[in-house]
Amino acid sequence: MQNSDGPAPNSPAGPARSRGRPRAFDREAALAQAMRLFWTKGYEATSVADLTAAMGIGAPSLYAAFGCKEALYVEALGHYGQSYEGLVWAGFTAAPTAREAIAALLFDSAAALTGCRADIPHGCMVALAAVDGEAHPALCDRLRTARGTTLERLTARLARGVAEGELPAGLDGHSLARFIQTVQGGMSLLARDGVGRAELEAVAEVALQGVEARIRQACEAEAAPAGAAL
Amino acid sequence: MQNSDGPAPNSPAGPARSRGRPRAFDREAALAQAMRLFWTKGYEATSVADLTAAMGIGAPSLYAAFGCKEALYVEALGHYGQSYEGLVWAGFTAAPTAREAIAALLFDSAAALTGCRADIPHGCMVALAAVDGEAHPALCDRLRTARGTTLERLTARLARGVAEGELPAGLDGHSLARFIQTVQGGMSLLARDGVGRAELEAVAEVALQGVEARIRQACEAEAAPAGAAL
DNA sequence: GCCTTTATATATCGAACGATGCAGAATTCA
DNA sequence: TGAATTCTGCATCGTTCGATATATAAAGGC
Repeated sequence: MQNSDGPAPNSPAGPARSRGRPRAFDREAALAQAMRLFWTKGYEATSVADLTAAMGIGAPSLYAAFGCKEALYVEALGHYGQSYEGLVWAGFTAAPTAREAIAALLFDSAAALTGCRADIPHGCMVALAAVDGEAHPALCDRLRTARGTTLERLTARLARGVAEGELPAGLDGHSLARFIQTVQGGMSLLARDGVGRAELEAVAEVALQGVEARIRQACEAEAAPAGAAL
Repeated sequence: MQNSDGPAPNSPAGPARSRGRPRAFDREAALAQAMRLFWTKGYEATSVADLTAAMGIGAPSLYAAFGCKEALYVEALGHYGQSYEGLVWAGFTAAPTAREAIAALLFDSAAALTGCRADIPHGCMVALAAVDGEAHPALCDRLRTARGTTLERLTARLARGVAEGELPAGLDGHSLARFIQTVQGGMSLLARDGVGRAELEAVAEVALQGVEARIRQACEAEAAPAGAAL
């Protein structure tokens, strides 16, 4: 599981280190094109011919630069995260309270997933990625891991909210995090089918009411005298 | 584009109208196998070699019986609906109130999508289907339509609840239906990643609290004197 | 009339089709 | 010398053709 075994074919950093005599093609731009193709068509449905056409290079150049189709997909995933993760998570990270963080996440998702923040395909590349687990277990694992980070961030933020006294101690943060994750994932499915930002924001509002109701319920359970019910 | 040019290989109805000389293979069982393969691997990633191996027939038999891979997928979708739609929608249809219908839908989904009701792959075949829209627009349209029926049923049921006096007239049924659709879709994504029934049921509980809060909000807005705010 | 034989029709499969898949060797160019 | 390209290899894709096998419907023998 070492990460340093990549091909590292040319300049490790920098936009266009033109030491090589013939100017190399724009690796970053090509990667962006590949990402877009994988995003819209999926891994299996995207052929190397599609990729080379979109990237403007020949197949050997692709293999020299990225190794193989699977490695290119992994790099495209990384590019996706670096380029667009902020659209969805910046507000979440910056929010002072857990409530506001969750609200920011859902509303920013409604905007980003419908292409309102940038000229990008609709829906999350990671959530909607459907690669055959039998044929490409490595990709499948990586995607599952990527999807798991959403849950981790949510549970961590809710736990912090509890620690800071914003949320009641009895709150079931895990279930709440799963709920948010579910709603955000469902948003990707709807966005892929063309549902717009306004409708997704309405969905976010209902979801936030559910979150608030669950928090209030936990507050009341905490405030109530112990052993009142049963 | 005539539809009557199909081979119409055997009996149009009835189990085994043995006018045809050799006994044909079990069409229903073969279709079930194909459905399962398409379900787990997706359309593009499932090859006819995979299909013939799982169905236990040769490729020419497949083409004689189903026409082509795309038509087989459409038939598999129909088989999916006939076989498993009831697992998710029976309780919804039978419920006396809209609230109970929605609760039944979400809890039955939590069970069915995690394979607790039958030995089936996890997640909804329709929701998770990712076929390339460029290469197969017909399949894409059919899937979008299938996904749309969920929304229609939900909006219709909520409208009925309003008509019967169960729900307030000012309720935004469309947004609420979109919310339920979102949660159910998100459940499929989680189920595909291995999340179990109990966790999905916890998600359903939070979602239902959101629904209830939204209904209560509409009730209060209705009961309040007109023009109170603003 | 009962049984056998023939004829027919269809389902099946092995083999192969052209097209396309991913990948690489040899080559050209700066 | 290093990078990109043309050309090619080999496998697999979805699909179809020809031949085989089989079970009924009709024809023939007693």
